[in-house]
Amino acid sequence: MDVSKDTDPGRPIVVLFRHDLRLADNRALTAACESGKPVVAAFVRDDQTPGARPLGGARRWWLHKSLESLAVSLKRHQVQLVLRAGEMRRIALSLVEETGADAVVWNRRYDPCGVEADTAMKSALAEAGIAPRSFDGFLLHEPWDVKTGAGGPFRVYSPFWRALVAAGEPRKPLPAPGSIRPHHGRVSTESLADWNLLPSHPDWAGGIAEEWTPGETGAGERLEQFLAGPVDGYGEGRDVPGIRSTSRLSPHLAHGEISPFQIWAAVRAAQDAPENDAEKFLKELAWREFSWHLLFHNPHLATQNFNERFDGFEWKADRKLLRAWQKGETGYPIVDAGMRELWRTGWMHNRVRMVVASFLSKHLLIDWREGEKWFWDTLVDADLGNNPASWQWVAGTGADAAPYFRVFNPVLQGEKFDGAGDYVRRFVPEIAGLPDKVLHRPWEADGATLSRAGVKLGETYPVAVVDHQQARDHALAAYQNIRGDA
DNA sequence: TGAAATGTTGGGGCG
DNA sequence: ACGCCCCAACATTTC
Repeated sequence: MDVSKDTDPGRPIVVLFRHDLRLADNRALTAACESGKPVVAAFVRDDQTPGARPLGGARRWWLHKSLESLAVSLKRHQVQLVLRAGEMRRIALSLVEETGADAVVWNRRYDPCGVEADTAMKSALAEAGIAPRSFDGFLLHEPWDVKTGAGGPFRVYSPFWRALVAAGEPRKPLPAPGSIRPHHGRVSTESLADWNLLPSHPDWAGGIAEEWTPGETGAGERLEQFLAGPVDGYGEGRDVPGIRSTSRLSPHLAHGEISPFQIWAAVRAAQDAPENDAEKFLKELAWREFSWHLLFHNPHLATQNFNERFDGFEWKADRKLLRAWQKGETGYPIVDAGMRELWRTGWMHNRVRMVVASFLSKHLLIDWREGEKWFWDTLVDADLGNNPASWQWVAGTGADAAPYFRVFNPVLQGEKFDGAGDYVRRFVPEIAGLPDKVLHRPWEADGATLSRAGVKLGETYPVAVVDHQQARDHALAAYQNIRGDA
């Protein structure tokens, strides 16, 4: 832990920020403060280096806002946030040279590309005689520490969860440092504006800005709001997209504005009984953990079927249907509501994510990678662990995946979880006038009902792009071929 | 973290 | 009173 060993207390220490845009429970930052050395704080962006995956549009918007927020927090300590883009190793060496630092610290990353870049950075720094040191903070458990009895990584969630429980409670989160000793002397920084993270022509982020407050403070407020209400009844409430019954912490977690340790501890502190709704929420946090461990052990999770049996599967390459799905014009109200919520707010309720993902991969038989790419670009919470793992889970190609025959019926899902129609009416206003009875199946409404609601199928709202029964039969037939009994 | 088809049961209407 | 049928409600199986 002690980074001041073998270093000169007068020389600065560089703290690299990446997916940890916070001051509290930031072990790298705290270690830097405890060293007593002057701190150089730098956000380094390497998502545009070869091999990495560039951030999607929605996350670029969020990153811009979050960096502004982090810069303000650091400024209260008279610390400048230096911005740099490029290769991690090169930037670290350069910062060392520019500032005279003799130590560099960071919190670990777990995506294959990040791991590789950070490993290269570590040896380059060591070679240059600089003390490198990395910390946990993004995951509750290091992926190499959680193993099955046979010593391999888990491929099934339930035993994974049991292993987490058996491993004991995660460490307590750290408070934000009381003070940070600033490095004096200006360090050159790139300009946030020049990074062009915000959309223009057109500015589509208006709806997103209305919904979210990026930054550490916003993250903490979300957590408090969740614990003050929705966590009670979460077990059932989480499935109802029309009410604010989920935590909505995902984008904050993705950017590291809050750590899973902070969330875990706060939920535990608010938990008044074992095995209750709070526990259900912690299990969702464990799904995030599971997905990231999967990615760590399967570097190609985002591009290749986890289950290789699907490698020969003939997905349909239908641009028109894909486009209808993306725009929320499939003619199935719950699907369209979800896709429009995504487009408007940069986020989608989890229950609806499952429905729209099932619709793309099973009703439309379109490759899950198309859906994953679309989510990557439009979700403010898209990350390399959860997004591919969850898509593969729904498509049936993934670890502990939904069985091939599980095809969500968009009508029944809509009626079951949005029976009062709040969600569909909010995001698909052109059919808001339909009565509950036919809201999720407009094609069954009679002429009088349709005209009273001002709906003309095929004109004001699409005719369903596929017939459910037929699509289901096709999906079952196609998936049958790769059924795993050999 | 399904849905649909098929099977079973039991109450009530009715001859 | 009794058997028969219908059918909703629930359970099981199959996709």
